[in-house]
Amino acid sequence: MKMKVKIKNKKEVPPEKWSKRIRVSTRNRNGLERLLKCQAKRGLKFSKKRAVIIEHFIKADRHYTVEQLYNEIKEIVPNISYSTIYRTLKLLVDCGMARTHHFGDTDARFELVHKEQHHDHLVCEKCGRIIEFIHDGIEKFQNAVAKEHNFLVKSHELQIFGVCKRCQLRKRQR
Amino acid sequence: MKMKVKIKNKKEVPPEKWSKRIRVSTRNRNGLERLLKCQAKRGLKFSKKRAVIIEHFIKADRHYTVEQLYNEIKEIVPNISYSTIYRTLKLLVDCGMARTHHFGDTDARFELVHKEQHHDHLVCEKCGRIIEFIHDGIEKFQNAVAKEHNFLVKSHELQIFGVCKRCQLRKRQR
DNA sequence: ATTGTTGCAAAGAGTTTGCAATGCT
DNA sequence: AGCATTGCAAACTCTTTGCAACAAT
Repeated sequence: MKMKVKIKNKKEVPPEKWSKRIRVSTRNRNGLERLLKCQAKRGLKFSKKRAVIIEHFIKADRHYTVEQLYNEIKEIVPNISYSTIYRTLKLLVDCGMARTHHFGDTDARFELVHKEQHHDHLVCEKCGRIIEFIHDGIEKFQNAVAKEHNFLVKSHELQIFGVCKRCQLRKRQR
Repeated sequence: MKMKVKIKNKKEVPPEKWSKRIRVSTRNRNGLERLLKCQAKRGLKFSKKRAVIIEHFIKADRHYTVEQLYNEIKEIVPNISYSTIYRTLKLLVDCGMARTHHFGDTDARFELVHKEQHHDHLVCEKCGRIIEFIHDGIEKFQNAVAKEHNFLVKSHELQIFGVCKRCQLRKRQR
């Protein structure tokens, strides 16, 4: 009994009106300014809170859950709401500046898009730490498998769950 | 503001009392009977509805969402509830007879565990079809990456999202 | 002045659980 | 009889949204 039909907010600027240059690269750290400029092209206005969130998100460059980001932003801007965090992250995803991951059945995690290359994740089940890695061989095999099945690849996601080096050592010490 | 502390039901039989043989292989199709026997060792009683669900789940051998399974079982046992589906699937997972996947941010999907070998998935974003595949090369590379990072692997999950052969053809025909 | 943004509270979606009635053993 | 199972409704968690007040242009 689930209806996933979402009644869109009528205020939303239609995608075809969005700037093509909105997909900013943040390899150079002025991604924030660029994004803020891009906002105008979507009919957005400047917002101090949004700027703080985005700046923090870019600087930290971690795999944030909404809760984590909320807690950190709260230290900077006391009365921030979850809604604003959610809305800002959604904006970043829409703009191609952030990407969502669902590791296992946990909350969504948001990561900054700042590398051309696709990368995968080692997820520590003890401490929650996330380690990125890139492996061309795996990528190639994935594409080979897809080809075998005549499958048109849009994206892929690989997670390795387990215990990170640090947590293994910590365990032994006890 | 999330508290993931779960107040356990006191009725639950403690894990150390569970049968060691509960992890049944369903490669041979009598997995159902075996499971039903195993239930007794966990202090469970026979239940017609549960049996129907499990039997159906085993026979169909698909990647079920709870909703899908609910709808199909409803045809067999009219007044079944979501709770029962959820509880039965949880039981199967606890017994090692089923496994959960979260493809993207969609509902959980439950699949029967009936192969020794780990397999990965091609997920069609058009029709929702799921194609399993096994690739030793990828497995080996994954283990190599983990070793490099001194990471102790517990499990891993790889999904390739895209459009399946059938949906590609269908699109062209229109 | 117009239109976007925010916080709040409420609503959704998926899942779990307490409870009284019912079913197994 | 004693305890597990079920359906139902309510609770829970994560996320989205309607709305009135506020801020940017």
